[in-house]
Amino acid sequence: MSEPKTPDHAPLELERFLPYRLSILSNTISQTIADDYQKRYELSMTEWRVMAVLARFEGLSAREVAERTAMDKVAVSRALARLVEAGRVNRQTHDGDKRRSVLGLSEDGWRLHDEVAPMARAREREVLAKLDDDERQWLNRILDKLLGSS
Amino acid sequence: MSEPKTPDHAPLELERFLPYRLSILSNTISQTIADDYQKRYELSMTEWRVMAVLARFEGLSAREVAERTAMDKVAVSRALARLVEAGRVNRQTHDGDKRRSVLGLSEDGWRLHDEVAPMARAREREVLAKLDDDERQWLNRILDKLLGSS
DNA sequence: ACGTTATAGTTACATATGAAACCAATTGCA
DNA sequence: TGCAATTGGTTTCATATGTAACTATAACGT
Repeated sequence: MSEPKTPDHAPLELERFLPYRLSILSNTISQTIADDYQKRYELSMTEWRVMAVLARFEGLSAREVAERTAMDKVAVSRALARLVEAGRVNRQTHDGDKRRSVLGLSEDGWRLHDEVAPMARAREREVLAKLDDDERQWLNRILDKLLGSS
Repeated sequence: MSEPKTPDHAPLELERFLPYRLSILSNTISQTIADDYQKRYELSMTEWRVMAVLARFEGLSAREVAERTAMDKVAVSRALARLVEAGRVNRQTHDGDKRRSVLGLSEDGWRLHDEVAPMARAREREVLAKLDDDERQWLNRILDKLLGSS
């Protein structure tokens, strides 16, 4: 019979809100990994990501690195500047196209990669160890779906 | 019989690396939601998160907001400064403790909340629509586990 | 060939973020 | 009490990030 004086505002429950939960989880995990190498090697997360794709694909251009890392080209440009300066990445100019750079890890870059990659993998295993086999499979399947046509 | 000249560097495959996949997914989703309100209402993601918890819990202090949003206190302090300045949040001083603030949404804040919250929920639904019932249940269960004892 | 348009990458600027120093009020305890 | 340690919150500084403007080269259409 009575109108409520205060309307129902239906506030979001952040702790059950998927985007929020994903954000917390993702940040926690990425930060844990980054803590392993940031101060120790003076290597930022963006730099590490660039190194990781160059470890997999030699000779990429900066634009291709940007595509593969899902970073924007400015971020890649800056990360590369530091990596080249630090002698971790070699940069040459593409033969038939002077705009394009041809990138690859240097000896030092490979050494660093071979130290950091196992740490990153170990952290991933720590996370996955919280799940059982079923859950791990579902998680993969779910991520495939959600990442598919974002 | 022959030693390989180049050792096996076992590069990370980013596209199968859980932390990386989570990061991409989380950023994509959060950014899609933020795009709905950032320019339209001149509201940053951090400000929105603060508003969201204040919608659920009236009278929190800044520290409590920081806990609930998983943001650090500097970020909260700055978001609050802007929100108070914009008249979206009321800030009083706690009765028995002059250090502590007592926060809550203003009328304007509630109005804004009631516009943004449904948009955020709609985006969440869009994401979840890519999954079937089973997958949604597993996802919740998995997130509960992973977020449990991070 | 030549002007327009597109592409690779960098630079500049404005804003966001995090760590540490800082101030004020409160608590603990000798 | 009174003084050291703690806590809530802000400010400062150094760094990171995104957008837009810019430079240089290459591709395209006539």
